[in-house]
Amino acid sequence: MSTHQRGGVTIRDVARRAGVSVTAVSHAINGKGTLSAETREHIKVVAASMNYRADALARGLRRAPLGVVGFVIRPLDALGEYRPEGVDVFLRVASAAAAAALDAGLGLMLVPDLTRTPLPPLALSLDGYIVMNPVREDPVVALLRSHDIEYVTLGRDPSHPENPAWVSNDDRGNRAALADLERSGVREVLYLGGTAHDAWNLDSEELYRAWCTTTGRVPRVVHLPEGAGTQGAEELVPSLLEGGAPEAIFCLTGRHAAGVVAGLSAAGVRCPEQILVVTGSDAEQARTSRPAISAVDLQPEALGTAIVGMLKSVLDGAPPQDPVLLASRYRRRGSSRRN
Amino acid sequence: MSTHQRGGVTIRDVARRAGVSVTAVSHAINGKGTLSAETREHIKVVAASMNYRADALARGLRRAPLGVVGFVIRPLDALGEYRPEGVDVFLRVASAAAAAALDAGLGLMLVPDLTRTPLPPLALSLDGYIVMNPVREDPVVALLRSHDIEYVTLGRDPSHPENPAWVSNDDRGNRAALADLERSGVREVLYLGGTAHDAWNLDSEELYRAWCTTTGRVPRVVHLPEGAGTQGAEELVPSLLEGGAPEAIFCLTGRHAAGVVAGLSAAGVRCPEQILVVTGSDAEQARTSRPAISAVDLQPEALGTAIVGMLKSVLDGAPPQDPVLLASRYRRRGSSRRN
DNA sequence: CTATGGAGGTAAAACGTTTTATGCAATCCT
DNA sequence: AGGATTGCATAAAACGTTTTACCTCCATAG
Repeated sequence: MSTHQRGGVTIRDVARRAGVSVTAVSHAINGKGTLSAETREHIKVVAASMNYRADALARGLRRAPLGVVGFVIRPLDALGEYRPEGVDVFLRVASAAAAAALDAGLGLMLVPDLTRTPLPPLALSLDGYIVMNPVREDPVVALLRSHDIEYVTLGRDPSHPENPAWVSNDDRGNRAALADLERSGVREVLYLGGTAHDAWNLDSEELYRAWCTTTGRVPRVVHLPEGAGTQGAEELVPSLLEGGAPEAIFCLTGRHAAGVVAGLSAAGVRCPEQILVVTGSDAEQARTSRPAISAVDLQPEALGTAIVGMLKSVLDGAPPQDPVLLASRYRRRGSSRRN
Repeated sequence: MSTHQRGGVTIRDVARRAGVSVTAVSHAINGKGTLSAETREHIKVVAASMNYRADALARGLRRAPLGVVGFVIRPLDALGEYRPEGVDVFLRVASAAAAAALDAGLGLMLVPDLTRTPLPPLALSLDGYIVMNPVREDPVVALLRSHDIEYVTLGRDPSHPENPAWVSNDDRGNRAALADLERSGVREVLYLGGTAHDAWNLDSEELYRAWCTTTGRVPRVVHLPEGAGTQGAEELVPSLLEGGAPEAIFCLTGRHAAGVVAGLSAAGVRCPEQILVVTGSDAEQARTSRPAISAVDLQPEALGTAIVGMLKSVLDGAPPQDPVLLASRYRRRGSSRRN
C-alpha cells in the first residue's frame, strides 16, 4: 500500500534491502562518492533486482537533468495554427529528433509556442531546447536566455550570430537550383520569399541577390507571408504576371511553389513551357503538384539527428563547437525541365 | 543569488512578501483551504506581481498533475525506426495532437517506445498517454496499466474491448473504396494487409471478408509486414500475379499501395487498365504515385484533436464516455478510375 | 457560563531524491 | 606514541511544493 503509486520502489526500499544508507544507494547509482567497489556493485545488483528507477521529478528537484528536451517550431508558431499539411518538413525533422533523442536516452517534448500562455508547466524545467528556425529578436530565444536554459537552433539565430550552437543546410541546393535555371537559358527570375525573419529566408534571398549581381540580372523580389499558404500564393499569381511575366520563379517554400504552379495553370500559363518554377524546400506539395516541382531537399532526417547530437553535447558541457552545415540537394523535376 | 536558477521566485518569497504563511499561498493559488476571499485575492495579486509560477517538478513530487502527456506511436515502433517517409499520417496526427494539447495547456511528449530501455526518465511520471494503434497484448499498454497511468488509444485496443476511451475512424471510407471497386465491375479483389495486430488491420480485413461474403466473392488475403515498406510490396507483386492475377488490389497501407503500383508497372501490368488499386490510408506516397492512388482519408488532424480532448476529459475524471468515431472519406484517384 | 462549531489561518510532515557535512576506523608518517 | 591522512560510509539538510493536522478566535447554542 505504501509504494504502489508511481514507479513504486523507492531509494529507501533499496537501501533497506541492501542494508546500506540511502546516500550509499544514490552514490552507487550515480557513480559518485567514495564507496568501495564491492559495495557499489552489491547495491547495483540489489537495485536492479528490485527494478528500481529513480523518480525523475524528485531528481529534477535537485536541479539534476530531467532527461527531456523541448522542441519548438517557430515557423509553425508564425503560421498561427498547426496545420501540418504541406509543412511536413518540420514534422519530419521533429520526428527524426525524437528518434535520435530516444537513442540518447532523452525524451522530446513538443512545445508549440513558448510565449503564449498558459505555458505547459514543465516547459521551463526542461534540460534544454531545440528551436527550429528562430527569427530576428525571437521572443522564444529571449525567454530561454532569461531563464538560463541551454538551447540550440536549427538555422542560425539571426540575432545572436556569436552563438555557434546551430545546425543548418549548406547553400549547395539553392545554388544548384539557380544554376539549373541559368542553364535553361531563362533571363528574368522572380524570387518569392516568406516574411519571417529567419536565417533561411534572409540567407536565401541574399544568395539570390548575389547570384543576380554576378550573372548580371536585375533582382525582382516579392514577399508573401508563410501563413498565406498555397491558397495565398495561387491568388498572388495574377499580380506577378502583370507588367511582364518573369521567365522563372524561385519560390522559397514548397507551399508557395505549389500555389504558384496552380495559379499559373489557372491563368492559362503553362509550366514549364512558359515559366519555370523551382522551390527551396521539398515539401510534399512540391512532389504532388502537376508538374512535380523541382526542389531543394533539406534532408530533414539528417537535420533532426544532428541537432539532437549537438544539444546533447552542449548539455554535457562540451566546449562550444563550430556550427554544422549539412548538405542540401537539388532535385530536378518537371517544373523546370524543358528539354 | 538565492533564487536565480529556475523559475526564480519561490512560494516562500511570495508568502514573505504577502505577509502570510506558505500554506496560505498554496491554498490561495489552488483554490483550496478556507481562506477569506480578501486574503485569497491579496495573495493572488502579490503572486501575480512577482510573476510567480509554481515549480512543476516540486508540484509533481506531490502527485499533482504535471501538465504533460505522452504520445506513443506503436506502428512506428513496430517499424523499428522512425523513418517518417511515407508514414506522414502518424506524424500529422501527432502534430495536431500537440497543437490541441497546447490549447488545453498541456505539453506533449513524444515517446518512441516505452518498452525499450533506457526509458526517458520522465516517461512514467506523465499525467497520461495517447497510444496510437495499440496491438493485441500490447506491452506498452500493459506497462501503462501496471503503473496505473491513464491512457486513451487511437483505434480500439484489441485486448481491452471494454475500455471505451478510444477514438477511431468509421468504416465509411473503406466501404466506399470497396463499393467503388464493385461499381467498376471487377470480380476478384485481393486484400493486402499488414501483420500488426491492431484494430485497424483486424477490422479492415474483417470488413473485406464480410464484403466478399455478401457480394458472393471468394476472399483472397495476403499479409506483408508494415516494415517491408514500399520496397517489400514492390517485390511481392510477382507472387501476387502468379496463378491468375486479381482484377483489383486493396492495399491497407499507403506504403504498400505505392509499392504495388510500382511493382505492377515493373511487371508490365498497367494500372488502372488491367488492375485497379486502392488503399485504406491516404499517405503521401498514395498521392505521389503515378497514377495517384485512390485512398481513404483518415483525417489525421481531426483524430489528433479528438484524442487529446478525450484524454483531457479522462484526466479530469469525467465518467467514461463512449468511443468516438470520426468520418473517413474515400478519395477517388487515377488508380481506380477507368471510365 | 460552558460546550460546540465554524471561520480563518499556520506549523510541520510529507514527496523521493541529491548533496553537504560529518563520523569512524584503519593506516601512514615522523 | 601521537597526529595526520585515507577509505568508507552515513546523518541530515536541502529542493519547492502540497497536504495533514492543529491552533486560535469568536459567535452561537444550551
